[in-house]
Amino acid sequence: MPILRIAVAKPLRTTFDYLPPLDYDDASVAKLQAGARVEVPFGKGRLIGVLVSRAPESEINQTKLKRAIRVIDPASLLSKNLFELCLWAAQYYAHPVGEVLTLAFPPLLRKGAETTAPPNAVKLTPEGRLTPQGILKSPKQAALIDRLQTQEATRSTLKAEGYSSSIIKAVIDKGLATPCRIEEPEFSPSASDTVPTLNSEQHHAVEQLSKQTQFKASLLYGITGSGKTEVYLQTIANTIATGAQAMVLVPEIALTPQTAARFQQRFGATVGVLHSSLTEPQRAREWERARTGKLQILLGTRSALFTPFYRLGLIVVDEEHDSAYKQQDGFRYHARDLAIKRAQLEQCPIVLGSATPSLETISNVNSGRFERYTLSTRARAASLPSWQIIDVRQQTLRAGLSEALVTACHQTIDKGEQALLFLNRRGFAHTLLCHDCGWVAQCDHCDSRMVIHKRHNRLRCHHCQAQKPLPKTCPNCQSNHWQGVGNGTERAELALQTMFPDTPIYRIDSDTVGSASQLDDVLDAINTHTGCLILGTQMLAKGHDLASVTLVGIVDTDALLFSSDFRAEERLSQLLTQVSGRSGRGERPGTVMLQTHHPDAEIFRQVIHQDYWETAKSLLDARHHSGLPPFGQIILIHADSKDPAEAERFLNSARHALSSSLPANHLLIGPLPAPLSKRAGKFRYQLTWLAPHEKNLHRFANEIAATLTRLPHKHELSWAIDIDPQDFL
DNA sequence: AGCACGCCGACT
DNA sequence: GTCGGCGTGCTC
Repeated sequence: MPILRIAVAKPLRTTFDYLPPLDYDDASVAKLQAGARVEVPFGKGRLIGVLVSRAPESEINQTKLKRAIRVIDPASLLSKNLFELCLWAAQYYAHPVGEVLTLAFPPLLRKGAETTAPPNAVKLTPEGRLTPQGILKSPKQAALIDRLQTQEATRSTLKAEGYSSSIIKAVIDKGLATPCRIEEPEFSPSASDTVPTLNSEQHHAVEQLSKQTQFKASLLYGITGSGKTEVYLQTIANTIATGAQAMVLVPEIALTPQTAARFQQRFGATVGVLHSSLTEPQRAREWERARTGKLQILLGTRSALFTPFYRLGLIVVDEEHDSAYKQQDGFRYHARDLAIKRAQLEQCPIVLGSATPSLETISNVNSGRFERYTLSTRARAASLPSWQIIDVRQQTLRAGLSEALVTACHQTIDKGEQALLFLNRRGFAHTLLCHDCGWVAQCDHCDSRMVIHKRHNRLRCHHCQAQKPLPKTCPNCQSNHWQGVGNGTERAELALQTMFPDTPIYRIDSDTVGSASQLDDVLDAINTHTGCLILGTQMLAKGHDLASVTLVGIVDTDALLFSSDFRAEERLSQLLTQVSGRSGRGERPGTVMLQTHHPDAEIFRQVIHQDYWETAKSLLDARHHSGLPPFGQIILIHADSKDPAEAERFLNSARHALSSSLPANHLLIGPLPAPLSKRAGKFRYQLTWLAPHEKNLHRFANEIAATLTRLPHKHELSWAIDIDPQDFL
């Protein structure tokens, strides 16, 4: 008896066998495709699962087998390649396959919705078209037939014109008209003719990339402002000219309406955009357009990777080094890495773009796996910014700003130019300290201090939702001599307002800018000004175009010098390179001023005096010596629990259970408390498995998952496996 | 993950 | 005598 092997969206690392629905005979079962959605009874409820495979017989006791309720899609809505990608990803990340497969469907379809949108309009049938005027007894029906002679119309239009649903129904029942679908009017194509001319490097890249028809991974290494986007656009133009589609992935923050508009201006209505603020029907619609080939380009963030395409011909991953590509919870996949796998399966080229490529990518270039195309000239500015290190030791600082930096800001504004100050810390001050007894405001739920937010007169924890009013007196000694230690963007803004009373100051952080479109608005406002100050966090480091910035001040990145994370130096050099790239994008050259207590730090010297590639090479050497990625691979096993002893105990028994299968050249470290050992009320521990780079790491990962599944633990403890973790948090 | 079953402590 | 704690096992 043939059975269906179904994956369901539950954290269960197994598939479930079902008998086919009653109306399916062997022949129709044989036609079912893997990837089809099937509704099945599960436990006491019913679920939408995905058909993974068919089998002639089940190993499960016949009496336990249940019958599937219905097959929703006889033919899979996922391409074979996408289905394969999901299975591969589930293996690689040792994640339940049902949870991975549901990602390939928009939320509406996960609940069982049909793909074909319901009819919303009526049109005449051939009979209706030939019905002579006046032959109908009902004048209203006759009028409707007459109305539809010129053009089909949606039901809502017809109702607005005075045709009731009963009239419409009567005409349909007589076979004179039939329901149909009219798509809402699409974004009107305004494809612009002004395609910029390329410089020779850009031209070379476009030419070479456009030649590729098979799988081939390339890095587009272009310094900030060197015109990477234009290379993408023209390569995409060549791809879609052959009738194929292109997928463009961008980091979360980079997908602003501005970015989307740039693609839409060039390519018009054939561009689809997937972002977090779409409604479920909108999401389903873009998905369907990509799947059926109605759109040529899909622009989206991480999760857009799992969209089916009719004929995918090119993948672009912009800002490939960005850690936003790694999902940090649940299914912890890396969209860049999976994009490469997808390109392999689709047999299409993939372009990774960055001014500061990840060490993984650089290593792939060095080994010859990736081709490198370099854009070394800036489109507009004459030169790269010049660097200046400000040694702030023993200097008097005002809200963290040195005299020299403030003076430089004044000079910049006086020239009618813009200054950008980068401070990677939100709020007013990072610590509330009692001057009399030394008491410090700690978060009750996390192993961290609460940050002062003066505007709301509150203390907030940046690691959980906790917040409370600023205390009037010290809970320890009742003194009211408070001190706010450390500088955040809020305090810097206040200080700047008194120092620059007549200058517009824009603060850009997640407290002042809540959404991508708000960010767009602020950036637009900034670009109307000459002579203003821009102050912000990480948000500013991304590729937004700020044409008139000539001074960049890096207020404080010293904390990254001492981070215990193995990627800290890579991050720091990327950050410094990206932030400094905000300067001098117009015609005027820029200056970067870096404040630090450690002016002699080697990493600063490298970033300033070498180009990024050289810096990355020496960082790679260090990774090589320590056997860390990309020369080794990490599997991180997390456990968190309200009871720290339970988390540690669980990982200790995991260690015992795993040590017998640990190969000699692999290393098991821990369990150790996670860097932020208490977070949101849970104590977090981790066990680290370090392996030399090898192709079959997923074997161990799945073995670990199987072992952990079998280990008994309290209900309050949860564990997770993170393959290729981005950091140790 | 949910949910049911099941076996021991403090209550009407 | 029962309500309910959460440990264990199952979901085809």
